[in-house]
Amino acid sequence: MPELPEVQTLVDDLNKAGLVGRSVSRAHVHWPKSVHGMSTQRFCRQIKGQTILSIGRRAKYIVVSLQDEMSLIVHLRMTGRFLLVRENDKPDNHIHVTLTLDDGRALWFHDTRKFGRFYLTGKPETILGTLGPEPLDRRFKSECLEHIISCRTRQIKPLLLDQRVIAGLGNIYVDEALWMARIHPLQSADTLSADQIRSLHRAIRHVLRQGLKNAGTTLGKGQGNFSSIGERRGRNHNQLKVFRRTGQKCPRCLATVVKMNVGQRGTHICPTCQVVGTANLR
DNA sequence: AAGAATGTTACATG
DNA sequence: ACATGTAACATTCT
Repeated sequence: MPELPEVQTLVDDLNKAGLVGRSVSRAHVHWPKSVHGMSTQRFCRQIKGQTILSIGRRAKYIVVSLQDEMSLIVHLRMTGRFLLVRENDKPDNHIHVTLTLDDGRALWFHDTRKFGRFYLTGKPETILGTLGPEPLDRRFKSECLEHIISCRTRQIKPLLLDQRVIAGLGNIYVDEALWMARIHPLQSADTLSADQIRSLHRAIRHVLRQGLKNAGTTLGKGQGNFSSIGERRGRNHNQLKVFRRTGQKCPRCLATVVKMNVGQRGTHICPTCQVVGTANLR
């Protein structure tokens, strides 16, 4: 569920909440699979007493650096979220990890679908090492995107969703960026013109920045929808031009938005604005 | 009530 | 090696 803007919003909120400098006085794991690659006992023992040195983001991962060269890396996958509560509050049945802090608060990991993962490791590069460039990094120029894209024959949408190629994009922002750049999701990457690549580069950065500015995208009201700590909801929903707008009008040309399937993912396009380039026609 | 859901990965097949 | 498709993970929402 959360993509780059949502994860960054959460990381910013965790920092604002004053977690840096706090230490973990105890940990509980209620769903062992939420912790990757180690027993719950080992996880709790290793994290206990550790002070939080910083909280950052890489791709869709939250990276918490701890003492002793250790990092806690969290991926929220589809429905993971954090709640900051008083240490004696009673967790409901979707709380899978609780970290009690030394100041009377506790951080709860809430994850209805249980796909989210905690990694406690001294070697963060084993998890983060294969990720592509950060699209909002100022070094990420149009030429970088061209490098990534022009030698691949994959369909552009699944390529952009591949975190080894470019980091942080998910289904919402890819659909939005492709709409903005007027590129069809099935167009094979190596057939994009230089203009299209420049346009796509601008569109990716625009939709991500806009998502960030609006504190993320929250769809609907269910508990599977994004919210930052304190149940804070994003406001980016009304900025979406095509995503989950099947049957509504394209705000640019007034044609009807249609939904299709691309690489197993629901995909929304304007069939008038987004057409496969002639280079790819048989 | 079947199908889809904002994510990733392992495996199979071409 | 690369592209693509399927299933799996587990639960809720439509």
